[in-house]
Amino acid sequence: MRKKKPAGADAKLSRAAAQRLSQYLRCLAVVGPTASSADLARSVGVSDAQVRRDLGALGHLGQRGVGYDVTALAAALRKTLGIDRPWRAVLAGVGNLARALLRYRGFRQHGFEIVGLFDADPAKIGTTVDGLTVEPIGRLAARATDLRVELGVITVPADAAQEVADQFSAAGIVGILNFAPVLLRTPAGVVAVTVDLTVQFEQLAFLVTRREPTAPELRPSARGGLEGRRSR
Amino acid sequence: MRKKKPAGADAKLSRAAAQRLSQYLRCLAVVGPTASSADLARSVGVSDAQVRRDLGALGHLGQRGVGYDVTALAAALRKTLGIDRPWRAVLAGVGNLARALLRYRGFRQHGFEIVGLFDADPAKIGTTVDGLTVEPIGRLAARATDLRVELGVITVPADAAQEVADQFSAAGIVGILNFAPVLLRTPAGVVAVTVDLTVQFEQLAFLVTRREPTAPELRPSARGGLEGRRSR
DNA sequence: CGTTGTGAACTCATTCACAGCT
DNA sequence: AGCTGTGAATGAGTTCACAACG
Repeated sequence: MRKKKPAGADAKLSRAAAQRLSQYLRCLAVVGPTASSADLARSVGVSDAQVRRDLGALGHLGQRGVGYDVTALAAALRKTLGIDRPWRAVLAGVGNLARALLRYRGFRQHGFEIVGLFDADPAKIGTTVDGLTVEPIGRLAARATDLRVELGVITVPADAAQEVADQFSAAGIVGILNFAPVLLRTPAGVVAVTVDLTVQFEQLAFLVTRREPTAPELRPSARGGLEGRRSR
Repeated sequence: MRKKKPAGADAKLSRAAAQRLSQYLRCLAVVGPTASSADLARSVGVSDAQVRRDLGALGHLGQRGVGYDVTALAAALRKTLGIDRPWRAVLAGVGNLARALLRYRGFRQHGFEIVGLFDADPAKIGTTVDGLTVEPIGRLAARATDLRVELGVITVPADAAQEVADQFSAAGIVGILNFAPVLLRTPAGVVAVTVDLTVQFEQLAFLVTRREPTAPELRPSARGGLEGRRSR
């Protein structure tokens, strides 16, 4: 009743599926001129059927009997992920994490350019980090238009995150990457992705506590051997 | 055939479910002496049925007509997540991200203690960060036993990550938090959680590119109104 | 009453298995 | 011969809906 089947090039993609596409893209750099679904599966830690299902949704990119052309596939992945063009972003909260993100080589390289820094701390305003001068957060709305930014990164403490998100939204930013451990409420049309490092740490404690005594292929990130899996 | 149904206190929990438990725990700090599933649902951005299903799996913690006792629930969540005791961890790769993690107040507070730093760069060895002296990575195996660490954090470049993971595993570490954008291969009994920041950034670009023109309650992190959802 | 706990229904995602190309 | 693309089968995860209970 919703919709029957868009069936075109790109139907709809779950979030998890989109994350896998990013991973396929990352692995493509390594392999040869063509890659088979089994190759990618091994690199990313999923089944080959999963790879074919994911890539099949992007259109007919593979050649039967051969595999996927790496160049064409990379272009298709980038297009689907929306990274076939540069993205301009600002960052609020110039702490250690912000510095780490700024120096993380690969962001600009991947098409993400941080063009403005904002902070509430008067001591930080006016200082320069990585060639950018920190501005007062109140200036955000005025500057966002000039800078033509679409994305905002939040690296402020949890109790200030919602306020910054509101300011981002008001400034016309349509995507927020949030490192504060809170659920952001955003108006329709503004999407937020939250990366909660504490959750990841707790996830690790959880997995270690209840890891199977010996489970070769249970965890995708921890597969030991890839011998024949089922008996048919 | 695997197992029928442990049915006891804690059956089995998917990874996503465990992440939600972390989020419930975080939200508990804020609310009053008791919290209803609807309260938690609102704070975390999931349905109330989801909350009840998740918490029901931990045992009978709720009181009908009242809700969940915050103190008891927090204790149960911590126990299930395996953070009802401290965890000792070492960190390999003392760059900006490492510094950010070290200064991230809340790690020690949440029971994660970083007790050793390792790096391959001779210029960094011997320097002190946050009260810890950076040691050569070759010392890892020898020191890990002394330090009685169980977890390791990888913040080295991608091409060195697998090597560090191998050294971690050899040193008896059973859980790895990996910030390098690669799939780690680990022996059975060693689990790895990978946090790939580039994937998150690309995820954001993806969501922004294909966000619905106006979708009030589509994204859990972006729900606008919570009026009656279905017509019954 | 209000809220939990939980079968049953349902939706979404993954795997199987093989026809169809190259 | 090899590998993709994809219906069909299976499985996992989520929501519905309501009886049970304080």
